[in-house]
Amino acid sequence: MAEQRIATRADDYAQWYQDICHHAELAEAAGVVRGCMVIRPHGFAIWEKMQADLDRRFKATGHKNACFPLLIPMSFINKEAEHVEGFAPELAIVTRAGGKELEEPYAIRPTSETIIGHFFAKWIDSWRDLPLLINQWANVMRWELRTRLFLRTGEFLWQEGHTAHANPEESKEEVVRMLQVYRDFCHEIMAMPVIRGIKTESERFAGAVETRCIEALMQDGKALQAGTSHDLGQNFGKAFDVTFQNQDGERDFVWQTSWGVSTRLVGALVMSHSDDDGLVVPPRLAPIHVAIVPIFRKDEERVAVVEAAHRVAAELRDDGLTVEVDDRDDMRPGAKYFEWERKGVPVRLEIGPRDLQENAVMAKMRVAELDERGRAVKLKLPMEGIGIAVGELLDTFQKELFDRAQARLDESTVLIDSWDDFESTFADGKSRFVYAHWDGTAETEAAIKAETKATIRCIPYAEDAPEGVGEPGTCIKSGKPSAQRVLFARNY
RNA sequence: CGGGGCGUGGCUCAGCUUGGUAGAGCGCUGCGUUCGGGUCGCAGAGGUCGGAGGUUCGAAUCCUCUCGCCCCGACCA
Repeated sequence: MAEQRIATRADDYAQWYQDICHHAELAEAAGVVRGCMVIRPHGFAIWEKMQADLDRRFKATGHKNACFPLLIPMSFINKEAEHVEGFAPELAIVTRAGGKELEEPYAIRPTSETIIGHFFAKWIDSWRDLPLLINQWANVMRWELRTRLFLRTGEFLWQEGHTAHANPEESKEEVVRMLQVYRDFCHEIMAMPVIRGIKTESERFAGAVETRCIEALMQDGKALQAGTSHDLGQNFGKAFDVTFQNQDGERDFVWQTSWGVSTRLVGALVMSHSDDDGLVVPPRLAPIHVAIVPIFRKDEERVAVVEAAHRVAAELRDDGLTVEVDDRDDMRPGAKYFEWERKGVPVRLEIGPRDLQENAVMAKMRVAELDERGRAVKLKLPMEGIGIAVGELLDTFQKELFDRAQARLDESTVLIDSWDDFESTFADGKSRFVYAHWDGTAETEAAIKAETKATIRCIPYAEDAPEGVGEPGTCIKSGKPSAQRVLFARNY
């Protein structure tokens, strides 16, 4: 294991991000496959926890999992005009198989609207077949020109929900509902506050009539789109002839939705909570909740201390926690501390001879206050009731991480009314969450992007944005009337 | 895809300008010593320098091509 330093966020944010991925053993560039990554066990464990919770939420909202082919006939992709245009440049295409040229090439799925549309057409006949609520956990491939671990990789893991409905009201409800599911997941599980909103036309998903999204603030002030929920209207229904007979006996095309989150969320997690000491993971996603480090000097101490450590571990495991007893004897405690902190374990317990005497253990939270001498504060917990105490620490920590992220979001959020202020906010690669007026035109949006690199992340939900954002005004760039402020930021 | 940087033991890098077939630190193995915030000592294993081609008596060092990684940009749910 390398023992190099982690770059600081202040010195080199991009390097820091890479260092976290490396030191916490989340992932590494595959190298042998361009733009693709290997998700290592510790990173994958976080993704599995995300999956488990999201899957539960999808099922609770009536969705069923299914799995469609990885390869999609090119003709399918070509059926929806905007969809082709949006995805054609980043397709990887299979032209040979079984030792000969294929009659029709297959695209490796960049997303599955088309092939799922094909099967929806087979499965749906009557209004009684609707709504059809399907989710797929899968890998997809998009040949991106510039990749970054988790944030944008050639291949990534995700879930894609695909639903079909009998009328536009129901599909709209679905779009809103699933965005809410994502929002709740981000808040409750990832401890990451997000802003819900609607994408402008130019940021919309290729083939959708409306795209909703959740946008999260990263520690460098940039925005990360953490999830999307698309109202596809009848676009794919028409392209794939997905029709049904309604209650009046008339044939109509279904109204569809699609929605997804990906392994990008792991990147969002890193950039929401981690610090210059390494990864920080909220307890609800932590692959390891507690690391116990036994402290000893002599052999007889060692026996007693390690035995106590395992006893505590057993009690915590009974409470459903994942616990590591770090009884490696070729490593000093300090080195172990650094290792577990790099990997983002929320709580570390230290048990030494002194603690045994006092029938207590020392606890150190992954993010801790410093005392007057600049050392991390440790808590003394009685051995009696240790399970309850640690459970409370984890609950508190989960909440503190959210509060910390929310405070960071609040601090980084500004309302701006002058173009000069707007430009300087985004000067020199800087970014914040800026609410400003916009005249609603794609031209102005493009002009602002060209001059400042800031894009409209979304037209926010009123309840997620600061007060006054919903009021009319004049466009910061053109001076024309604006219905409300929109969220600007640089983005990943 | 444009501009820039880089690719040398597991990791991070030095060596390259001024060609002479490889070095350091960390990690790893063994023994001992240590162990409440990155122990110390001794002994040892491990690379042919991303790949291909060329120049040369001789290439990690020079040239060409190529693959990959990182940064900026363009592009992109």
